[in-house]
This record gives sequence, C-alpha cells and structure tokens, in this order.
Amino acid sequence: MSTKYQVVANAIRERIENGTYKIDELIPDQNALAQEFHVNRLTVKKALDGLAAEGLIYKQSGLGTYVRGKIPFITPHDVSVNDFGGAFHHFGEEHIQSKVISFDVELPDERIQKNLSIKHIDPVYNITRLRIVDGKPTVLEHTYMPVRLVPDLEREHVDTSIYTYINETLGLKFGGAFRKFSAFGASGDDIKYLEVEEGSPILEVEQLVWLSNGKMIEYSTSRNPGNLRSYTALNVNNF
Amino acid sequence: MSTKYQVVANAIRERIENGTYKIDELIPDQNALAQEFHVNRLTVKKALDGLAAEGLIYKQSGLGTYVRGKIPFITPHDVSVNDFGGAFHHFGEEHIQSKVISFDVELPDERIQKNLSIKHIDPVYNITRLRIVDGKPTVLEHTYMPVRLVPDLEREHVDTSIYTYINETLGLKFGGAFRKFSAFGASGDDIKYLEVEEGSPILEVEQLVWLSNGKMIEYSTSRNPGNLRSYTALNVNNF
DNA sequence: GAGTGGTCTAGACCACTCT
DNA sequence: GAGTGGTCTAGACCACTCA
Repeated sequence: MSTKYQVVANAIRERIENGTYKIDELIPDQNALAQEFHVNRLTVKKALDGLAAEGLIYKQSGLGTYVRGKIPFITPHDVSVNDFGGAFHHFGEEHIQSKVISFDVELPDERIQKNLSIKHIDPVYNITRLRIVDGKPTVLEHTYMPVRLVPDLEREHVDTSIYTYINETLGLKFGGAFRKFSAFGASGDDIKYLEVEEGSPILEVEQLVWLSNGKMIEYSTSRNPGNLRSYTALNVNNF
Repeated sequence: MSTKYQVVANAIRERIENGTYKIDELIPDQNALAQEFHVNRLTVKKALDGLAAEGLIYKQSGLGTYVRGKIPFITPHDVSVNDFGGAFHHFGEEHIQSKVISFDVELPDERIQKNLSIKHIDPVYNITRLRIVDGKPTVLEHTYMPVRLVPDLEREHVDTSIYTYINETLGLKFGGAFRKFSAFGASGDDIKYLEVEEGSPILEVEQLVWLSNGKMIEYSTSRNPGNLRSYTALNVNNF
C-alpha cells in the first residue's frame, strides 16, 4: 500500500468497481493519469500492468486501455488460484469451521523431502483437517510443513488459520505456488469425512507453496467433492 | 524475439537450461548483466521479472537472484495452464489425432452469447472433437467460436489445429484465458467416446479465451478421464 | 558499509491504430 | 498526422541483507 504504483492501481481499481470507468470503455490515457496523480508515466504503466495481470483491464497499443467485463461463469463458491488468502480468508470467519483430524510432528519420507527440499532429519508437521463451510463438509486437507520454518505452531492456529499465523505472527510472505488439478473417485477418508459415496467424483488439488525467500513452506493435497467446489485460474499472455 | 529484454531473458533462460547457472545458486547481479548485454539495468530487471513469472528464478532484495529447482510432482502428461499452445502443440503432431464428432455453424443461445459477448444474430461454430493421444481417447472437447472472428474455418483446420490457423493464418494473438476446473462423474458422451464407465471421475476444464484486442474468441469445455490427465498452474505473488 | 534488488523520474524513440 | 501504449536510457534514491 506504500509504493506510488500501488496507490495509483488501487485508485483505478476503485474507479472501476464504483463505475466511474465503465465496462468496455476506455479509461484516460497514461499521460493524463500521470498528470492527475502527479507521477511519471512509467509509474502509471506499472500500475496498469498489475491491473491487466489481474484481468481487470486490457490494453491495446495505439488505441488505449479498456475495462474488461466480468467473466460470466464464475460463482461465489469457486476458489481463485490467483490469490493467497487461504480457506479461512476466502470463506470468512463466520462460515468456515475446521475439524482437526490429526496434528503430528514426524520425520519426512522421501516424497516429502523432495517436495519441501529438506533432509530426512528435518521434522515436519503432518496435519489433516476437514473444512466445514456453512455446516457442510467441503474440503479434506492434508498438509506438510517444515517445523524449522513454522516454529511453535499451536493447536489454536491449526483450528483457525495457519496462514494468518505465518503471515501476521511470523511475518513471512508467500512467494508463489504450484498446483496440480486432478479428478479421482472417492475412497477411504473421503467417504468417511466428506460424506460422499465410494467412487463419486473428487477434485484434488496438489499444492506446493514457497515463501518470498524461495524456501518451500507447504506441500498439501486438498480433496473436494465434485459438486461442492471448483477452482478458477486467470492467465494473461505477454510475449 | 525482437525486444532487448526478450533477448536478455532468452539468453539467461538458455544458461539456466544448459547448467551455466545452477539450481539454488545466485546468478550475476543486475548491474553485471546490464554491462554484459550492453543494456540498461531496468531492461535486465524486466527480463528477470519475466523469468520470475515463469517460475524459473526468484529474487530476494538485498541478496540476489537465484535459480529455482524443478517442481517434483510434474509429469509429462500434465498440461500447463500457463501456456497457449493448444493440444496439438503440446502433444506433438506425431502423437495426437483428432476425431471430429460434429462441426456446425449455428446461432448462439443465451449462455453462449453471454460468454462470448456477442448478439443472438452472430453465428458461432459449434465443434465437438475427440482428441486421441497415442491411440488412447484422452479429451472430449466442446468448442464455440464466433464465425466473425474466425472466418473461413475449414474442416482441415478442425482436423488438426484450430490454434495454428488462428495464430499463423489469421495472424491473431491470444490475450489471455480464464479457466475453471471441476470434477464430474462420467455420463452420456463421456462414456461413448472416452471409453469410461458411468460415474467414473472426469476432470472438466471450462475455458474462455480472448484475443489481445480483448475480443472473446473461444468458449469451450474439455473433459478428461481422471486417470489420464491433470492440469498444472503456477502462480507468483507480487504485492 | 558495501552490495543487492525495488522504485521513480524525465526524456526519448518506436510501433501501432484511427482519421 | 495525431494519439495511443511499449520500450529503453541514465541517473537517483530507497529498503533490505550480510559481514
């Protein structure tokens, strides 16, 4: 919130949301915006690049910058791959409830060592949680995190939001994530906890998250009953 | 391939791939690279920003720029959401075969009108294709495209690669895509064409693609048997 | 304190689109 | 030709990390 280009980006985002800049219409050109905000044109461009990456606007060299309309097939149930809030933040405190099925510390097997780039002597948390949204079992999460990077993780954090603990208490920043989407038939724990029938479709997200310093902090799988949740992803081309 | 930052980015990408810059090690700093390539430091920074967005490197202010290691759980079967090649390009001409199930021109219903941002009088192609990879039915694609944007689409293009026709013959560029991943149980056409059993898990990708001029060019759904294909997505955080 | 990447400026030229 | 966004430069200052 402190850099100039973020201030400019937020101001423009606000104008798009409140309708000052209308869908499919041109917004003022970069020079005009630079004058208005008393910044250099490059600073405006950087702000617009960010909004374009979010999908809010699109630019055409020689013409100008347009506001993009909403994507029709997004619903509030869908989870965007493009933000890092975590489930707690997405659904809101009032709607989400977590049932901790297991919360252990153990030494990692070879697969976990590889994914988290750690040695066999580095302990990891092994956490299984059932996320209940508005009373409905919605996600079964299986999470591994290196103890070294997330010291003193308490039951209390696991009950609510581990991401809040990592971001706000430890002051760590996420650098990025890699995700893999697959479809499976429900088995074992899915049937037990998600209250679905054997073989019914499950959307699995396998996920590797790293910090801004490049260290791997989380390897997890999330299993969602097919009818309850979808994931969305936005991609903008720049070549 | 023509701008300076692309030249620099490609040179650095090459050095990472051929091992000149090693995994988890620092690459030369921005000033050194700027000197070497005879460009300004900002140009180097822009090149590095691009490589960081691709996930190849990560930067830490105050320390330097590191080469990121490979993500362990990617397999060659997985399709990356982060590129725009199309199925034909991904699998290679030798491995992929397309069976055109239907190829019609019709007037769009309300759902298609909304997704493609067109009127009811604008005709669309309605194409159903079965993609066969190495002899195995792998994807059932259902595609809508506005006739106005893709004139003179011939059976020949549908048999091979529509993307090649759009990019190379029509000279159009993709601007971005929005995708939604869901899990379903196989039904109707899935059973018939993908040779799977009723109710077996299907990974569906619903997709909206637009051109660099902002116009919607494709609305499609792709259905993959759960055991055959996964999708991967990379996200880098910048706030 | 030295070195790193991040931000910002003023000014320039280019490629592109429309009239 | 006028106006748009894209690229590039030279130079400056900042925040951050490590010794």
